[in-house]
Amino acid sequence: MSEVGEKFARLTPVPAYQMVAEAIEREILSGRLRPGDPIGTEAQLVRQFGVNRSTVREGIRLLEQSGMVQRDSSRRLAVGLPHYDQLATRASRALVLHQVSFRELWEATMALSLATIDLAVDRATDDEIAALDANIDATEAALDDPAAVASYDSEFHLLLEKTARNRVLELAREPSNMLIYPTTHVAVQGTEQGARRLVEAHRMLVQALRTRDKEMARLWTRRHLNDWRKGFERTGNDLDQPVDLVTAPAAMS
Amino acid sequence: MSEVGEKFARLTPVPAYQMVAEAIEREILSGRLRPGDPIGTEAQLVRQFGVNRSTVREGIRLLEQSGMVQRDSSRRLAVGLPHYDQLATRASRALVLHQVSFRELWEATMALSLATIDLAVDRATDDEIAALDANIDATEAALDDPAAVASYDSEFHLLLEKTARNRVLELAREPSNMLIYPTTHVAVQGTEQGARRLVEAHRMLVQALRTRDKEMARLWTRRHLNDWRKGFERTGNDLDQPVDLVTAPAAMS
DNA sequence: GCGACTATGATTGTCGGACAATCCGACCTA
DNA sequence: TAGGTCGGATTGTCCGACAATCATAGTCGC
Repeated sequence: MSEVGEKFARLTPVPAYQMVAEAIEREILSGRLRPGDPIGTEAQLVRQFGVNRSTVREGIRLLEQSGMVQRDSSRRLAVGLPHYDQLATRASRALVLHQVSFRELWEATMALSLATIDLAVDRATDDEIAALDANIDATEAALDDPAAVASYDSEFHLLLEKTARNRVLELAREPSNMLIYPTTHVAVQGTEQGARRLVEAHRMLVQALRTRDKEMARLWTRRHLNDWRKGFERTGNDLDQPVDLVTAPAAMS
Repeated sequence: MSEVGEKFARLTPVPAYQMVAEAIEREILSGRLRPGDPIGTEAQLVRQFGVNRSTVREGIRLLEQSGMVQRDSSRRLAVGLPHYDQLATRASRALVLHQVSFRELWEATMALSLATIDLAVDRATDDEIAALDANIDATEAALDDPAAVASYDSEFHLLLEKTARNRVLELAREPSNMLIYPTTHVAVQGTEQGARRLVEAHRMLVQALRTRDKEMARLWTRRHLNDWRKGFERTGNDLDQPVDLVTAPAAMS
């Protein structure tokens, strides 16, 4: 809360390295610099901004992690397209630090999965369905290896997202994906025949895509996620425990 | 493609400043350093890591932007809880750079809003409903000022998210929020009586919360977003045009 | 003439040292 | 006790330097 009657806003002097970062970022966001364009050498930036190289370098580091600038084959700097997993990794770590519960994760995943499958039913092409089928076959072939099953499961849902063709939704899902899918291999062990149920659900989902049956798709999405939940609880976990990196180790480095 | 028969993976030497950043990040993620804890002075880090201060500083800059370390009142470094808008700002800028369309944005917002309202109906308390009512009254008092209406609209939906009490969903929504709400003041001008319809929708949504009527809540959420869409199109915009910072200026600086 | 090799210069990553501005805390004064 | 002063610690910025690496042009062999 601010003091009553205070007249002046807080003065916040901006360090030079931040100004460097913001200046470069503005150029990128305005479209004057486009992904792939070279940023220029450090020496050039030193001349343009009139600051020391150390300062320029600190500014560049600010932009580096978000993927807005990348180093190409040599180590020269170029404008980069931030990729989703980069951002999602940060986001999922933030969720862990905020100690969100598995319940929140499960609820959000449920909502987002339903949205994804709705769009996927409308838009699935034969090729995409074939890719999903192939994934299921591979899963079935590795049925007794929980880690492999979890990996294929993750890939299956990734394929579904591509089928939904909505990148905003894709980005929105990514952080929760990174936290929830790694737990699959735990959850699959929990339910008897867990892996088998997983494959069945996947088959039904693809069948729903094929027949463009939205109700069926939603039904099996719900079942699929309820299975996860049951498996999760059956292995001695509590939905209200905070997400951590032990149970969901994918967010680690 | 890799050479046939090659035996060794490519060596990718990791710069020291990255190792510094990763080392600090590991400490935070492992829980040994908790939010609020001081990181230590640069001189201490120099001693611990055995590298130059410039190197330490570059490493710190890598972590600074994601909010994992912050500078407190004096400029000392402390572990920070990454706040959602920090991450969401990056994410929304990435969406712009990826040139996602308003259609994708609209679809995702629809799905996420429905999920939010479902949870909110279940969980709304009297206090939260009162806050929402107050917001609507304020909106109504500023009905002829599109900018103010847009601002109150944004706040209304923020309150709804708090009511839903799901931080994963909240984080998932934030990037799209940052892009779509700023366009409200455009969209509101498009529909005749647009602001009035907006207020009506808000009133109905709160009414649905009060009576815990999920169907009504979903209905008015759909109407509300369809109004946005109509207004958006009526002002000469195309749903399939890419989101840009002109129409959605909130993602700027 | 063309491809492989080499020398040269440019660039990055890292280092050491330096200094002004600022902040913190202890101490002093009224 | 409130306010002021002072010294040390810390950050932000600068300068200069050098090894390792990369890009490029020039050279050599065929």
